[in-house]
Amino acid sequence: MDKKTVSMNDVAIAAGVSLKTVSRVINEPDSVRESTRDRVHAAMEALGFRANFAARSLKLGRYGCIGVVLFHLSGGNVDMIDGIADAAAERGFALTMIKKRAGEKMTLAEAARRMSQLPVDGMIFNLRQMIDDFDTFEAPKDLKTVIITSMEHPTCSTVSDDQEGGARMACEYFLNRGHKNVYFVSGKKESLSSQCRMKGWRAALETRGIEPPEPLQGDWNADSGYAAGLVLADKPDCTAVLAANDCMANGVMMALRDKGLSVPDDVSVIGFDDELYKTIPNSILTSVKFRHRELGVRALNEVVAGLEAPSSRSRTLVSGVLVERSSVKDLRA
Amino acid sequence: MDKKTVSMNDVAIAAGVSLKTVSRVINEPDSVRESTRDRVHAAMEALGFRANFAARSLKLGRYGCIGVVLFHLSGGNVDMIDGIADAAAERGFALTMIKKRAGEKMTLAEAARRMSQLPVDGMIFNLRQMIDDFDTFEAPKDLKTVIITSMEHPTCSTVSDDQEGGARMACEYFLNRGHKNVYFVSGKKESLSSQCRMKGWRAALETRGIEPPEPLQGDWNADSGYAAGLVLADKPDCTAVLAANDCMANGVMMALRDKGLSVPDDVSVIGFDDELYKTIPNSILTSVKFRHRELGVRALNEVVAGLEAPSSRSRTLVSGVLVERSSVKDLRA
DNA sequence: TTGCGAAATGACAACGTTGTCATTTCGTTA
DNA sequence: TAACGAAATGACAACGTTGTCATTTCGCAA
Repeated sequence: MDKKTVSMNDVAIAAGVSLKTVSRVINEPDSVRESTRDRVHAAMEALGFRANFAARSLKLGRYGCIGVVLFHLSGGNVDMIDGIADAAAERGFALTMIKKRAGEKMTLAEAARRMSQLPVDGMIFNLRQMIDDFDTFEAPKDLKTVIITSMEHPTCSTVSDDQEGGARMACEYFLNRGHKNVYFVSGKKESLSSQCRMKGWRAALETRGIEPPEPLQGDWNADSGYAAGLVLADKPDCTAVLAANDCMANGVMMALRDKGLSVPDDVSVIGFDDELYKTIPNSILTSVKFRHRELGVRALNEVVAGLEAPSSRSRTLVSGVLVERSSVKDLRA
Repeated sequence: MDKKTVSMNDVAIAAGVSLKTVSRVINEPDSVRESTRDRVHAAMEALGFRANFAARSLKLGRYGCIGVVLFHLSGGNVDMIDGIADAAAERGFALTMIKKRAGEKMTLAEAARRMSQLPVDGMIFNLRQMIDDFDTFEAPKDLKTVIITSMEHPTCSTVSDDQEGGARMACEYFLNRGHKNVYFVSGKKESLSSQCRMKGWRAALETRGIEPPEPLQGDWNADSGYAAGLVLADKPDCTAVLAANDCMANGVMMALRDKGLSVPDDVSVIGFDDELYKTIPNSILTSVKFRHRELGVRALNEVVAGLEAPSSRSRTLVSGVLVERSSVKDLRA
């Protein structure tokens, strides 16, 4: 004949104290005499008391949860979520998550509306592709909102890895070693990452007065890199290739080899994401790696910092790192 | 001079109706006359009303959230979370997440304690390694708990992919094609997946009266597979190798080739997880693939199904799939 | 013992919503 | 027009906590 749940009142009665004393045992134990505290703890134990989250947050006016909206869940996102989750744990926050379903059309406004019905004090949007209402979106005024994306937003705080800078860094690495030009193999057209990486590549070349060659269109997978590699192998002026990710870079390298060319002696290659070593023993591929975890950490910290001032706005860029291996030849040597 | 939040009462006053009518507009719109409804909607719009989650759940006695505890976040887990998230969305649930931090020691009991302070109607534990209190753990009686793990649990529902069956399937695939024995390269020792895969491999051989050779210890990465491959290349009776994941399988294959052996002509190889094709163009590796997404979906459905009867218990096994490519030679041919 | 300030505890309201039940309004028929 | 049943609306309590403020108990000095 159990009541459904055990309340603080039940505990209070069992321990022979007042409701408020039970509350104090939980929230400010030092203000309760030890003997009383023990009695209350015993009663809680005996009855299997668990504090009611809803009542507590109703009274406190906050939840201790940060909302995370995933528009896309994969690859680097994992490390990012890992960063968010760890930073949240460290600061005593839990995460509330919703995800766009495959095929579903979800705008920022729609996501914000759903999220704001849930127990959250602030929210993080993880956006990897362009979305219709990006520029027009306005976050709820009382809910701090941070967007992880490559684009700048007019009203919300954003956190992004510096993809453009990473691509520029890779190009300069080539150019500083005597290469006269750099070819580019892109990822899927609609991907923001791919677009930014391409933009950085273009900018780096143009800064040096070099006319960027036509980029080769890939789709992130090794096969598309292989196809691009076959094309590049026939270009006599191609000494340096920047591929928008490691898988495609690997495809490029294998095609070059199949065409009798050596990496790095004939052609140098740089990839992105530094993940080839996980799959290929003794991988030689130099790669630009982004610190996705750091991205998540920064986003969470930004939300928490802004809880009291939801309308504040900031833009954070997290720089990439060039992981050097031996796939780039120094032509000056 | 704004009040912090807008309540239903504020809306009611603005619309010139009672509190309860506003509530009805939200929960049972058909029971409110259209003209009234419009007035209320207008007031909500004007004031920027958002329903208070805490008050609502306090009254309703449920949250509409399922808790997810991640002891480890990586690789296949992503697809699993994806499955959980999609299934949750479909059934109108949000997810509340907490994650074990790197280095932190978290028991099941501890995780359950933390989770049960959060807004959740039930919870899913994602456990990939053995944990101290696994056998002694008892879930809160009023909170449906499902554990995703390879082991059977005395009181909680579990969902698992059939790793043992997958390994058995791969071995039988070899044996049915005339191979007389199968060598095994394991993953990290403490990994449950690795242990189960090894168990299935052993069982399959023993069923056929074959003495399993000493397994080779790996660590999931390609380099350890390569090392194992070098050893195996010197064993004349080695015609078939089962590696506990694709990365190590790739390492094995590269070592065999470096030793002048051909795959599959001299040695056949099968891996696990079917992910090599993402990195290697024209990959030939046959691999056992688990449907991680399905795992997540099943876990969530199990929780939701058990919300009313938290102490019910079930065990779900999700079978793997053998993705055939050309890394296995049919010796009977 | 008495008195006193500090420490410990308690009574009660309030957070914003929904359920119960009473009341008002509406449309219809006699 | 009156009377009626159904539809629409409202008043009030309740969910389980925490904050405010009042009351009781304690330890110690006189």
